[in-house]
Amino acid sequence: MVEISSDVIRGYNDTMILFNLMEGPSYGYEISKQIKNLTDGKYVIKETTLYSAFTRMEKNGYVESYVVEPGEGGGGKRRTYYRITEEGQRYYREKCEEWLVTKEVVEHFIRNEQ
Amino acid sequence: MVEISSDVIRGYNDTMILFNLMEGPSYGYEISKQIKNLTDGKYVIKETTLYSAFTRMEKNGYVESYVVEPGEGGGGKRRTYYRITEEGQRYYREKCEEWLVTKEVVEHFIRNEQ
DNA sequence: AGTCGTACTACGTCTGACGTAGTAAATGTA
DNA sequence: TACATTTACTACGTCAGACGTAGTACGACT
Repeated sequence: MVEISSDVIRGYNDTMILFNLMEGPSYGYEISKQIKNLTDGKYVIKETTLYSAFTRMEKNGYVESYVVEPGEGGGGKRRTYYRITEEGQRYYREKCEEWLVTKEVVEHFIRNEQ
Repeated sequence: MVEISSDVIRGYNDTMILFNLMEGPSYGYEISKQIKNLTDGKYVIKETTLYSAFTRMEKNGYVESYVVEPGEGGGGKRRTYYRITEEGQRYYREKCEEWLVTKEVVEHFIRNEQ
C-alpha cells in the first residue's frame, strides 16, 4: 500500500475542499467524509488541516461561513457551514489549470517500469 | 502563464534531483540547469532549496558526496558531486509509485472545462 | 449509563521552501 | 587588462501549511 505523504498534497488541500463547495455549501465533517469516499480511502484529510484551511480561506475571501443550529434544516449538532465565493471559484479554476502544468513538470522526473 | 506554487512541488524536489542522479553523479549547478531545461523553464529550482535538499538527503542516506578539484576531470571550479545510493534508488522508485496514487487522488478534485 | 459518532477548538511543533546576503574562483568581453 | 558575468556554493533567518495531542460537548444508539 503506497502512502501519500502530506507534503505532496500540500497546496491541493484547499482545492479539494473548494471542489466540494462548488456543489453547494458544506461543513467540516461532511467534507472530510466526501474526500475519503471520493478517493476510496486513499486520502483522509486530518481534522486540524481541514479546519485551519477553512480559517485561512475565509481570511483570503475564498469562502464565507454561517452557523446552522440543530433543528434549522439539518438535524444533529450545531454546524458551521462554508459557502464558496466568486473569488474562491476563480482560485479553484486557477488551481485546476496549475495542476495541468504541475503534472507535466513532475512527470518529466518519474520513471515507472511497466 | 500559470505559475507553479512551490507548495505543490514540495515533496517532489527530492525526486527531481534523484532522477538526475540516476543517470550518474552530478552537482548542484548542473542539476539546476537540467531541471530548467527538462521542463522548458516551467520549473526552476531555487539554489537554497537545492543545496538544502542535498544536505537532507545525505543525512537520510539517499546520496553520498565527494569533492572534485578543478583539473581533476572537469574544468571550472571546485565542485561537490553527489552520487545516489541504493537507499536513494529505492526511495526514488517509491516516490514514482506514490506519484501514480497522488495523481489519481488529486484528479478527483480537478475540473478543467474543455 | 456508557459508548460511539458528530462537530468542532486550542496550542504547539516540525519541515521544506525561500528571501537575502555574501564569498570567491573561473570565464567571457571590451 | 579591467570589468562583468557565470559558476559554485554557504550562512542565516523567516514563513506557512500540515500535523500531533488534547480537550470539549452534544446527540444518537444500545
